[in-house]
Amino acid sequence: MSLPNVLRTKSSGRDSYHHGDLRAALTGAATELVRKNGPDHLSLRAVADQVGVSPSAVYHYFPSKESLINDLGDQLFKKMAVMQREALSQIPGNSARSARLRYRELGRTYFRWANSEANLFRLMFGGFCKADQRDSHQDQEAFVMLTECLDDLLATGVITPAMRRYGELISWAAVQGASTLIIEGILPEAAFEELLDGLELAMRGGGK
Amino acid sequence: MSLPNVLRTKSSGRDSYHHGDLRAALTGAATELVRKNGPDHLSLRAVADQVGVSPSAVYHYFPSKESLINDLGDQLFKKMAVMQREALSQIPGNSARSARLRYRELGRTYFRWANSEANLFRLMFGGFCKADQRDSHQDQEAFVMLTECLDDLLATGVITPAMRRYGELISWAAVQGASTLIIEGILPEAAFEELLDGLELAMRGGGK
DNA sequence: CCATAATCTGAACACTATTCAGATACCAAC
DNA sequence: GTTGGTATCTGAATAGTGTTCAGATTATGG
Repeated sequence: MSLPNVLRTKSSGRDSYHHGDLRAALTGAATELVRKNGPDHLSLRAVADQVGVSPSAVYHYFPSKESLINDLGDQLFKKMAVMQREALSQIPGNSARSARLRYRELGRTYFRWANSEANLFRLMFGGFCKADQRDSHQDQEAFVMLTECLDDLLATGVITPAMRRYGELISWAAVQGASTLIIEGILPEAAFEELLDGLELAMRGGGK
Repeated sequence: MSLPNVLRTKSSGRDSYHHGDLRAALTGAATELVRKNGPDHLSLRAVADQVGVSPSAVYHYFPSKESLINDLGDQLFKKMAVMQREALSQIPGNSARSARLRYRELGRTYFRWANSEANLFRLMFGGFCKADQRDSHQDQEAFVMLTECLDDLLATGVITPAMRRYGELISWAAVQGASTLIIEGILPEAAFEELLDGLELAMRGGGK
């Protein structure tokens, strides 16, 4: 091209022929586009356009569109784990009360993410990025937070030992499923808090 | 075209220039292609090819690819309800035992469908077909079956009244979520039976 | 300062959804 | 039984897609 490419800075955009950090710019633009248009309807050319680069430049950093999407998935799982950790850090303490608040907040954070970024949530769990091609450390990190929370609930006598055994599985599955059913318009948004009530009751021993 | 189109029968394929039941043939072929290649990667042209018709013929029955996919979603929800009803019909009886078996079988049928037809499951719950554009009678039918099953569990004293209140929500959400997490490779397949154990224990009152 | 390696471009290929004017075949009326 | 009308399907065209690759451009180390 014969145009003078002296438009942007080197760190976040374009200084010259080379881009600085094209890989990060691409994933950033891709995330934004998925957010707006959904994981299907992601166009490599639109991503390249947004960044101000030719479509073929993408293939220097990702062997295919699919691998770019896989990378997005990785980042999103990481981001989700960060949000969970932040949420937990704001509810310290060893009491039964704080453990219960943490438990609910873990679920709420999960759902809030799903509900506010439905398209990103769909990217994560809609078969677009394969788990075996992902750094499974993220999944484990989220799992560990839930495990610690459940341990606290058991230690403070909130939940029964019998239910503790199924804590991670039931909690994760229920929150994941409710999130999906709500963002797809099958259940109303208010159903989530009700689910948390039910979950807590179940883990405590189910009442009479 | 100048080729002699005397190849197939009128009911299922092609008799002549006209097709007989093109709409059904299209949705059938589309379902098969989604099954194999996933809800993204569905190509209208491939669907038309499979049926032996030109791409533009599709637009006589569906205003867009999206509306075809919406129709697929409708059919799949219907099919799922049928499978649930069939599964239930094989476990009659008013005993606590039969009610418990029905409860588990409802969950298993849901998961078996998700696990054996992951791509169709993704089509249903991955944001491809909108719930408000769907005949919501299907959702309600599945919901009613679960409700009746839970009523039986309550009547036979298997579950507590307190948990009965959350029965549909927790069960549906947990089964839906576990199905997703398993078919996406995040949880192992064996986790589902464990989830059913946990769910049943939770609904019974959670043990000690 | 120059050669080499890293980076990006342009054009091409095969594919996609969608539109529309026109061809084709069925059906009903005469 | 021919004819007109109508539902149905085709062909071609448009605009957009992922992907490849030869070549242009720039940064970097000797």
